[in-house]
Amino acid sequence: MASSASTLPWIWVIEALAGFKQVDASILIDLVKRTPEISDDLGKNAREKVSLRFLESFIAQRIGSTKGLSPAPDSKIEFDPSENCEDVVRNILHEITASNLRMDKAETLKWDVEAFIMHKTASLPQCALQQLKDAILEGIHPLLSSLKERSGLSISDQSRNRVPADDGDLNAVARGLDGSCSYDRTLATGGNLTSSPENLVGSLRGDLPNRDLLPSKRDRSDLDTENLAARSREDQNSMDNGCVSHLHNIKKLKHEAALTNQAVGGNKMSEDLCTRNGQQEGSDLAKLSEMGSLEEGRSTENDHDITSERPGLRNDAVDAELQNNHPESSCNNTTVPPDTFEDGTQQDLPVNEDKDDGNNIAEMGTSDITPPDEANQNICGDEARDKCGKSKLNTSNGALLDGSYPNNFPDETKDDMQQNRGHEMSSDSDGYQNEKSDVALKKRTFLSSQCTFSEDSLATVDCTELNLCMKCNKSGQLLVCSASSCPLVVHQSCLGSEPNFDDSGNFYCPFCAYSHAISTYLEVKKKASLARKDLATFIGLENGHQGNKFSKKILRPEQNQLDDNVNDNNRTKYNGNHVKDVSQYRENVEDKQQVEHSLSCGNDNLPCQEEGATVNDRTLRDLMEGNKEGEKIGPECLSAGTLIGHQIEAQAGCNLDDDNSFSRETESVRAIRRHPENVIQQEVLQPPITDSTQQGACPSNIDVEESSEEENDKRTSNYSIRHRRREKQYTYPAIPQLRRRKVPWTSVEEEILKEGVKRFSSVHDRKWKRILEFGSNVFQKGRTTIDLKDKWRNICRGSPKSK
DNA sequence: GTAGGGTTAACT
DNA sequence: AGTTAACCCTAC
Repeated sequence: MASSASTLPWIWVIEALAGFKQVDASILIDLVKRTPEISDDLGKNAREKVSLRFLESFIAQRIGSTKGLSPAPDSKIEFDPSENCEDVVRNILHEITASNLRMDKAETLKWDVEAFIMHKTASLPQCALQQLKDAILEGIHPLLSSLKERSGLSISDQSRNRVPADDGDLNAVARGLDGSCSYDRTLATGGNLTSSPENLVGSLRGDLPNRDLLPSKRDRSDLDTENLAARSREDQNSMDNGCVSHLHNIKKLKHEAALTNQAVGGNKMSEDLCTRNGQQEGSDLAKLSEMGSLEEGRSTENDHDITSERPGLRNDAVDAELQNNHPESSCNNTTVPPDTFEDGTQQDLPVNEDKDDGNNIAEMGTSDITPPDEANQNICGDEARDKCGKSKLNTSNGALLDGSYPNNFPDETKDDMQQNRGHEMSSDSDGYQNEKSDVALKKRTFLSSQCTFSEDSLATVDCTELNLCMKCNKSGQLLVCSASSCPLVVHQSCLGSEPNFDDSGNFYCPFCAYSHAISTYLEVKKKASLARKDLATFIGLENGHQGNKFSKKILRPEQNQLDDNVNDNNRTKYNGNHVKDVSQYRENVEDKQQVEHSLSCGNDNLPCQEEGATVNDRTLRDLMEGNKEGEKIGPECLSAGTLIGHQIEAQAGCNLDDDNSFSRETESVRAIRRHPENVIQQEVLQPPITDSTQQGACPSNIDVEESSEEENDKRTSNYSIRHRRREKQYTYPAIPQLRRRKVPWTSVEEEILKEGVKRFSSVHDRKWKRILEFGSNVFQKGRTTIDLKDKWRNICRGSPKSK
């Protein structure tokens, strides 16, 4: 249903557009090709209409090119009126291609296509949009009443015949065109249907009611769609359609531009322009039309048309470009109509001027069933390829297609893919989110370009059915994509890489393989994301648990220390108020930290403070000890990122057991000690002490560290806040350490210590330092002179005699 | 750099 | 809860 819903509008539009002769058959075919879903029953009517248009083009072309020729009346081949237009088209193409494009146009006269067209024109059901519109206008269905007003159809009666000239009313344009370049008129004159820039633009410029057609503004009420509908009812083949008219507005602009171009630089200029712009003039349909003289003159619809309709554009260079152009471009169907007017005036037919085959426009017009090689060149567009695909199917030599279109779109697709590849490399994986749809699109484009018969539904011959490689269009041993609904078949050699087989040995085409890979990738990515989340949750819980534990310990000693300090001698320096202030400060800090901890340590996984208690303690101590500055809590906050970054660095140093990192850490902390302001700033950023150690305050920042370097040099003491070696090696995130990990003294260390003490007993200056150096190869990393001293003290306590 | 008191975590 | 080794802090 969803698919139908999305496809239906396209079908409707195509169906409706098919009713208007301004819309070139090639455009319709393009549209059909771009709406692969149209191939189901829903799009049957649309396909029929497009096919009918195609037949009309074919007839028109034939009339133009076979003037004067008359087949034997009794040799006329009639088509079964009950046959689908689609099938007729297929048959015709089959015949043409089976004859290897050598079929003379006169031969085509044997087909009584006109009768068939007439029959079909009369019998084909009204397009869905028209039916809808009629239903709205009739107002029978209550549900449609609301649409009546919204669609502007309520005023249809008054404006049915109105031709607003003020705002580029679409119908006005259509009406203007109606009388100037209609299919019927072309038929009547016996000319072909190709709308040359001249005649079309002439129509647009001169014959059209006004120049106000250019939509300077657009009044919805003037859409006048009812007018279109009315006309549409009157003549399904007339050109009254808002959409078409609108298209013609565009056409007009472009044609004028083209004309201007032409006037200034002539064909040559156009050609140059075309070549320069890499325009894929003479696109697929154009080539198709040349193949069978089927191309109804088509109004330019796009930029490509402007150049495509220039004579002399068809040359090898352009063709070469054509080969490499983007499918989208090619699909624009820059019609390269084998235009000849009845007077033989060369109009738009892009002919390879360089060719010496003598094919002039007239020849193209009359017998433009071109020689195989030329046809090969020319039939390179989408439709052409489609036809070629079919023709190839029917022609054993395959000369028609080989070397031309098979490489056309694949290259483009390939280029596209390469571009995307680059894009993917430069973008992060999220780029894959849209990649799948891109792949699907590319695949569609590829299939469309390679096996367009099945896509455009003009013929349902499928490469799969034909056992032709979709890459090279040749038969042979083919790999068939195992993905459901993937019709891709290809030679292994055409893959350009190793084929993708799944575990079961099923082959998957590059599109499906890539698509699947993306799916897998995204799936795994999602899993990883979830796992990471779980880990974060787990760690958060763990840290939270420990944090509580830590927090008690952090707070208690601090309080103790604070009390101690309050009871300290220094206290005499300060009055009670001061002490009280400090207490308040601590509370304030804690409160503030409660609020700000998330700010300061946004990443809960990162230890923001090791030594949190110490730092706090020191901070408080600094405060108590008279650092009045400390009372001024600086508003500036250290960058959390900096702090965290430093913390990581410190942690890394710890893991590496790097003394340098220890000392750096030491320096930092020391610096904080010596710079109360910084400490305060730090404090502000510190997470609440009572919260969790995982949110411990970051002990340092780079600035502080740098500013204290000199001082650190002086203070060589290694009393330091080092990272303890842990029994367990925690990985990320690290659990903040408040103290060094205890490093038990080994007996060897003790021995070397004793030895050192003995040896340097007489030395008073730097004794412990010398001992440390003496036993440096034995003492564990991280041992400091203080440690040695303490240890010796312990030894002495334990066994005073040994001292 | 050292001394010495204090603190802490592990252990009993 | 007590003990203890290691660590911390401060004064000098």
